[in-house]
Amino acid sequence: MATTTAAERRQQARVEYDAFLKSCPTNQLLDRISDKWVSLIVSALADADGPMRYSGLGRRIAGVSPKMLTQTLRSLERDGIVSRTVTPSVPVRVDYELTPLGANLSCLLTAVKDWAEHHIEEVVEARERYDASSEAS
Amino acid sequence: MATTTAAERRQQARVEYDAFLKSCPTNQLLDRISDKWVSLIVSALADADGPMRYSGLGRRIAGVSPKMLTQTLRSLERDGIVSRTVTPSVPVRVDYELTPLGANLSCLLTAVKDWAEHHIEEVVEARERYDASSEAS
DNA sequence: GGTGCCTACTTACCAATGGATAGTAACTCT
DNA sequence: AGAGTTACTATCCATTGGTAAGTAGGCACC
Repeated sequence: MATTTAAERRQQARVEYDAFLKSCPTNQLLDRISDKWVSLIVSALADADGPMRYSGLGRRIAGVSPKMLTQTLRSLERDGIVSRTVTPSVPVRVDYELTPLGANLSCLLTAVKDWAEHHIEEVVEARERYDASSEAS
Repeated sequence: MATTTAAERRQQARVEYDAFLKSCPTNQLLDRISDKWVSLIVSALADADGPMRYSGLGRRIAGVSPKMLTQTLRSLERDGIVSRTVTPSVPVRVDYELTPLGANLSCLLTAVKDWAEHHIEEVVEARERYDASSEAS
């Protein structure tokens, strides 16, 4: 025994942390928000004032597959960030809209987008510098 | 001919959009920021004042695998968000620290984290409501 | 003096995630 | 009657990310 090596300690830390993570909903929420499609969908819905339809979102975001679009919308609906209203007209019509909570969130995402737009040049420069110096090796 | 169906139009939209996306660095940057590990690493570095070591970050974030930790740190370094300093002491020592740009970004991520902490209850309630109503079906 | 540990990774493999494409239901239009 | 509409599922496959083990190079312990 006494095989309490670094590997074991790491293992144990992981198990403890897992329990912590699973029980900490803030982390879950952070995960949800830190999703590519979530930010794109929320900002699309924020830009358009008024509801958007499934196909409209698909066209707006375009890079998204129907699968991911549905999946992400469902999870956002579950979290109370978007609302989904089905109008059983001739071909069904489904409208998605930000809830007040979602509108609140969209402010943050807009801030992130603005940051990205403001600082993109610095990042691009940093990348060029980095690439140049590693090529030179 | 004249097979210009919905599928074709969608295809074309996708191609156009792809070109747009590839050429739009803001979107790339948004992608980078919208990453689980990025937000965790940046906020870990922001919390600790002063540099953190590789193993320290690994312990702090714990759920991260060494692979992802290295990968994410490299990309953040490339983007000029963290700085990496190697001290060739007895066992090598590597320190990571936020650059000014990174510190700037961390404000945003802190805001997101705060939002998550403030609104988690609403989200949990929304989830319960959603799950209850779909179970009832 | 050799076994083992330290740090900071890299590598190989494998499961899960996400994307492309096609299909479905219910109905209308031609 | 066949094609088109909307809002999705379903299937398959590529890519991503996780797990675990290995690597380098030096020191400490036995």
